[in-house]
Amino acid sequence: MADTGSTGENLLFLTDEQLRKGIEAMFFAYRGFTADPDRILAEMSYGRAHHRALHFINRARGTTVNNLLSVLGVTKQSLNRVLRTLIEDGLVESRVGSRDRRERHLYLTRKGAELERQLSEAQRARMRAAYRAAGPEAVAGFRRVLEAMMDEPSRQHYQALKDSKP
Amino acid sequence: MADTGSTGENLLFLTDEQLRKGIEAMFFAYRGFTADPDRILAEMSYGRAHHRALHFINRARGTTVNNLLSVLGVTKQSLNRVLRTLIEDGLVESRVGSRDRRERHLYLTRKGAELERQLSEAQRARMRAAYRAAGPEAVAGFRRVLEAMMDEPSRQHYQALKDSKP
DNA sequence: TCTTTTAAGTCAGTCTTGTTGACTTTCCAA
DNA sequence: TTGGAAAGTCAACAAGACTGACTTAAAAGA
Repeated sequence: MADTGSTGENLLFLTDEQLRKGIEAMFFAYRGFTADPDRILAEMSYGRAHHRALHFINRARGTTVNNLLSVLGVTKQSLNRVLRTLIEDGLVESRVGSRDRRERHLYLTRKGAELERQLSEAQRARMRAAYRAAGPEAVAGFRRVLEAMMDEPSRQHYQALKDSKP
Repeated sequence: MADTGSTGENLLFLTDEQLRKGIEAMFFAYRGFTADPDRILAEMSYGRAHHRALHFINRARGTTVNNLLSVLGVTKQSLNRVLRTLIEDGLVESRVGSRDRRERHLYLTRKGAELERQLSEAQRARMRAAYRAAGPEAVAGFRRVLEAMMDEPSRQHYQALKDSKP
């Protein structure tokens, strides 16, 4: 049916109309994306920022504060507030570096890992339903477009995490 | 090559690993998605909330405040602050309803339409590049997954806007 | 060794964007 | 004519981002 060759391509998918639909889809979908974890977080008076910190500490165990800062793309002061409450509440452990003792390495405690699992499972559940409804081909396209939409620093972080261990 | 039938399907795309990549892709891509308009807005000391209001007033000219409220999913007080500055600055016009004079119908002024165009063109440019890089099949999948990720009220709003006039 | 740089943390203040709650004004419709 | 809906306003608050200035500790370099 459609000619998807590299030269004789049908470019109708690049009209402003199509782009606008994609933009609105991103806006509305992102709300769904964050809705379930947000509900859980609200119950325990945490916010989205806590979720993000837990997620990336879990993904890159033993990461330094500086690295987390650059992944999250926020300032040190902003992260510090969140990190402090997580440490005080016993969800995150901060260990002095052995090679470089200026650095702090961050780890989830058992309690922190439990909350992270709860939050990410809620988020995965919706994602799983969406993936299942859309099918594997759609999922591949979904990821391809998102990757092309990232700016360079984000893409670097994304790629670095992409194939790291569970 | 791949069997994508409804029963004998390969379900590897539903692993937690795959879902996690999708979640991280959404997180990093959303930053790219908002980055360009955010830069423009910062210069004129507006925020993302102003952009959203301008976008949907443009999309649904003459919409009422109540309708805009439900599309944006924020409280009346929150929207009102944003709307007030946009009206004061002459970007949005609020007309008393002729049929129901309690309602206000919202329109962009020439100046408001100009800013909206500038913001959305910046956003479209990135979207266009991503679409072009990923190709039409990927774009179709991208949209399909996003639509499946929305919660019900958002999907309603999305569908209502989807095929409305330019 | 002395100096500079880096990593982390802190204090103070600001801004945007969201929230509740209470209240008024306007005005349609039963 | 009165009840209730739509809109708007005021006040207070919170999360989460920001800047700027500063401290402490430790590594790295001259």
